[in-house]
Amino acid sequence: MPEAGVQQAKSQRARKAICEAAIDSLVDVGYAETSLNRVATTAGFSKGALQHHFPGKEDLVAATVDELLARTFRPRSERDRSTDVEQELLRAWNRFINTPAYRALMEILGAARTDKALQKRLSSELVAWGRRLDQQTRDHYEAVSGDEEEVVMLLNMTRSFMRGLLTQERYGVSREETARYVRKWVELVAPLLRLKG
Amino acid sequence: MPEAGVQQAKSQRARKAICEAAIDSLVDVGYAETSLNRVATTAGFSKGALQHHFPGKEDLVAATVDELLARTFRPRSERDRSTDVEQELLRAWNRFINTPAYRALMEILGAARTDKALQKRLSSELVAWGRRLDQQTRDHYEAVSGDEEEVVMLLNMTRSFMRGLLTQERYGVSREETARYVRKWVELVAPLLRLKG
DNA sequence: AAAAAAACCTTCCGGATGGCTTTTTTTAGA
DNA sequence: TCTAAAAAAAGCCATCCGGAAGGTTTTTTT
Repeated sequence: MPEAGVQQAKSQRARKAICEAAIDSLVDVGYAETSLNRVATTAGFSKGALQHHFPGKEDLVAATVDELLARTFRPRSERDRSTDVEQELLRAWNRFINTPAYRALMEILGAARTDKALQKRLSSELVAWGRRLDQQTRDHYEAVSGDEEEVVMLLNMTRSFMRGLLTQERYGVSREETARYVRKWVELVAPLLRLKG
Repeated sequence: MPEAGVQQAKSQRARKAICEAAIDSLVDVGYAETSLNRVATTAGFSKGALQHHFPGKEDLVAATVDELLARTFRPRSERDRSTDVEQELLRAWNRFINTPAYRALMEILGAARTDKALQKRLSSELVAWGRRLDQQTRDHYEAVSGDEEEVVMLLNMTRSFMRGLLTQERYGVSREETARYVRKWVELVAPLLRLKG
């Protein structure tokens, strides 16, 4: 982007602010109540302004998913690195899954289940994201058994489990209990994995 | 209301039919699009009739949850019983989690995350359901380690994992792959469990 | 440096649908 | 026949998403 862009920069800032408002709204009131109206208001824009940046609701949602997925790949600082598989998996829960951003993503994915158009719109991006996650796990972990496929499976299973935990926090399971479940899972899975390099 | 029997039965049938329409709608178009209008139409009633049976949407949803939870406890026929832990867990996936009914339930629970009123309305029932599930697992399984607490944890973790699987089917994970994940988990957890009796 | 074009934003309107309430009609038991 | 529940119909109010019209600011062109 060579120089030419005071307005473009402004526009990008606006878009990002709008997406962040959308994320907050998704976390606070869920997908259905996340109306363009609400997003525009909380982002401090008029309805028309939002429409200018995102012609339709689907466009806003897609951009928000972009933003959310980008966040999952934020580089970790060096001292965040642990040498321990268990630590690393617990970190995945605390820093990756059990977060507002992931909840927002779940709201959108939940809506996409029955919104075919949205599903189609998001599909390729989500698939690419999945592949990237798989590659990331291959880079960081190796299986004690030596089977590379197993590594990917175990990590995906871990993510599935954690997603599932996220959905049960509503009915009578305390935070501590949830944490115990996470530890137990890690305890079961960690012995099968090693950190690379 | 003297003799009150014939009409009550009819009323109950109507309520059940409406709940079933609601379940279908939840599966087909999700919670947000499951309007009273839609449910009334697909159930073959007028809007007013539905209104008569369920004064508000929350009442309909609560009744639908009743219906859904009741279904999870349908008695199994004798020949459905397997003597094998792995078989039993796979059955839990196929007959319990990976079903339209469970998806409908997930839709409602997803909506309840941000709908405080609904959440309050459903809370006690869901907690009781959880306890009943725990008791059921205590009755059917025992831990190789002998720790009863561990049995409950492992089964709840299994359910969490399966719930998580349910939510990932949208982005690039095939049915076969999902099935492989289930088998892999069962393989990991089954050695820790025994069937009782 | 002035004019034209594009981007940005605001304010308003329209069709549609949401849940809910009220009123009227139908049904069925006593 | 009479009465009360059940069902249907009609209307109400709010909100949703999309879009049009108009004005201002920035960028590009001349």
